[in-house]
Amino acid sequence: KNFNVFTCESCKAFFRRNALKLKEYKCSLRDNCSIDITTRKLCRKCRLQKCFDSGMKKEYILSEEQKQMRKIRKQVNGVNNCKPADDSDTGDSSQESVATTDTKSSCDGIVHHNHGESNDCDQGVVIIDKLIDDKRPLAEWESTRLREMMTILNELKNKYKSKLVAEVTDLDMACRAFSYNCERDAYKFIRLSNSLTAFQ
Amino acid sequence: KNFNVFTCESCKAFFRRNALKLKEYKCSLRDNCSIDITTRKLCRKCRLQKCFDSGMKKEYILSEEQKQMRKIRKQVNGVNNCKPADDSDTGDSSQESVATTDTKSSCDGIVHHNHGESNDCDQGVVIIDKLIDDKRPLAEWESTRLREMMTILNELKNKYKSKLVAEVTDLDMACRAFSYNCERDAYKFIRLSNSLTAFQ
DNA sequence: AACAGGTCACGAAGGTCA
DNA sequence: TGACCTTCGTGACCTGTT
Repeated sequence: KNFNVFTCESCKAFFRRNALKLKEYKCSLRDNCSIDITTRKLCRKCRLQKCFDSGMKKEYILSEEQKQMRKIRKQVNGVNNCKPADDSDTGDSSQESVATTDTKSSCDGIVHHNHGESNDCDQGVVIIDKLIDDKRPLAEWESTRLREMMTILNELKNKYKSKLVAEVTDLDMACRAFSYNCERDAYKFIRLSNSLTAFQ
Repeated sequence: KNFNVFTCESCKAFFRRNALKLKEYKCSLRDNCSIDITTRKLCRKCRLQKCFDSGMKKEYILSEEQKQMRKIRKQVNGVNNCKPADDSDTGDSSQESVATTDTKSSCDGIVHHNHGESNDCDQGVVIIDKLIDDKRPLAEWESTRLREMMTILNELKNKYKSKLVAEVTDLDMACRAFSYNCERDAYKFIRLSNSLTAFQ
């Protein structure tokens, strides 16, 4: 049973990927395409509709938040395995690029479009990695703060996600703006972090 | 398989380009030209007819809308991969300079601050205010900083809202790019936070 | 064992340019 | 026009959680 119905793997994957975007699709015919193993790929709208009609439930799909938690947990585990925590625990700040390397590998699971090259945001991460290497602990409220910021970011994200209405002409410009802003936000977060008492 | 039939590249391309214009072509003979690798170019009408007869389906050709979508996506990706031209920002020792609000408007060629009108993004500000009220800690300049971010994002949103017109049907694409960036940053921050000693 | 999500090679669209 | 390239959705297979 996948999402409440016995399905093949492909339909499972299809549903997982598309169930939340029904509105985005349009049938080029009459919304009643017959869907079978050979015609399945022809009309996403109708295929998805059939999924729903057969009882598949989008509620069974994990929320972004839940998926995030999974991912994080996984990453944390990965880090723990890589770094023997108990092991003498000397730490100090050997400028070894451990943190950097680690960042790269664990991010690969998340970022597929950046084939190896560093981008704007990575620079930010480097800075933070540096701070971590210094091993200064964050006070509890400080780490709380960081989490809060994440929450805010998420809020924002959802906000934008649900706002797809209008139409845009100058996409290029807009995208560039987006890009710049993300970069800028990243730096702001970093600066904010730097200002926390633990780092002073 | 191309358009439902095993074909060579040339027929694939030919069909893609012409399948939707069958009516526009006329055979100068009797609509029964023989079509082979050497005569193919002589009569488009008959070549195309042969394509259809052999089972090629024009339904497999992406609609204009879909093609437009692709194009947009491509553009968005291109922008995302752009590196910041300026700002070598070493990060170095960082620290207190943070306090100065000169986060700088290096990007402000694109986005200007705009206090005043209220809209959805203000909710973001509200959230922050709440966080501030709650647990105490944000210094004034810190909340200022956060407000700043909200404002900037507001600007962006307005940019989109005010532009309507066609050509580009899909703001969603752009939004997705934005989300993507935020999401990625969020993950990084969270992961890094988790690796701080305070969390262990 | 069940059932979520993640991964990644691959097929088949469109795009490019000599 | 067509050989060659890029892109993205698909689905078989894997991982992780309950």
